[in-house]
Amino acid sequence: MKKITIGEAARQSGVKVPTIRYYEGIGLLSAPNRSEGNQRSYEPSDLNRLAFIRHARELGFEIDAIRTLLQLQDDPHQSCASADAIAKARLIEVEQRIRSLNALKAELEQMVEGCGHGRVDQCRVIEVLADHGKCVHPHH
Amino acid sequence: MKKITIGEAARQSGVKVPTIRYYEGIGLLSAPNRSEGNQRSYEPSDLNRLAFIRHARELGFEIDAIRTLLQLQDDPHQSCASADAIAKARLIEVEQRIRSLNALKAELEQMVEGCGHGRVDQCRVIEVLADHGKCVHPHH
DNA sequence: CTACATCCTCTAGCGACTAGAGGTACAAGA
DNA sequence: TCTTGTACCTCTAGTCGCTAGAGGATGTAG
Repeated sequence: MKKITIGEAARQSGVKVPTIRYYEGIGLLSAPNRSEGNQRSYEPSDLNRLAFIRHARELGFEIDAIRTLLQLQDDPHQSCASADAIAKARLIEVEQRIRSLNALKAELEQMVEGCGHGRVDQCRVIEVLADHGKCVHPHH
Repeated sequence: MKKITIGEAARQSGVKVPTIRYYEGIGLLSAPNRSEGNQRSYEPSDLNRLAFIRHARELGFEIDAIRTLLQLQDDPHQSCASADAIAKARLIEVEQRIRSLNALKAELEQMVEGCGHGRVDQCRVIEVLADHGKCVHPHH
């Protein structure tokens, strides 16, 4: 039963020290035991939880969604319908975001290509920004 | 020379009233003349500026980048190299974001497909979140 | 003249952290 | 044992780009 300091937990989980404290503050992570000198001392299970959180954050889940997912994980007999719904909602978000970013990409490419690298009054970048009508797809 | 109220400006530009005031506060938009009763009164040129800002925001440019782009627009004899650089940087950001979101999409699809819609202990969503190693592309 | 929409300023809040001040604890070396 | 240096503690405030709300003044239509 070796003690895991917050720094060690940060190193192993890839979550920064202040962020771990922040997660504790908002109740995403339960408060760990403290050493005699009032320092946080984590258990291996806390590391799993942190890894879970980090992974979910990387996948773009919001803190509130992660809160729900963690509760589900804690109670394995529950139906996984909500986990499924959360993941599906996130998937739809991501798909929309990709579509929208692809439209932006097309727009930006047009701008950059059209730029004659001369003076501002011939610059397509500025021109397109000033006049939305000059966009390839005016609906972004 | 009809007076354009902030509400009218908001309607015509698609930028919300408090946001217009916010842009004035941070110096992105110059402070307009005021009516006798201290209400903002905009000129048509302000509407162009607002449209420019809105368009740039839609394309995901940061406020600071827009500040620079607006300065360039005001001085058409300048080289457009910086406008070009800003747009290129934004394009690279967007491309990276699209790549990363595509990876996330693959991950989320795997999760959602693999979910047997049963109980949490068989749920692929929770399982993958808990174990990064189960990801399709572990490098996101 | 009276509603009522719109405007004004100001402060505080959002999400998800991040930075910094000012102080305490702990591990390693002299 | 002492010292040095790192890591830890709490707390507040800042980031970005707005958004919400309080509390009051102004403008317009009937």
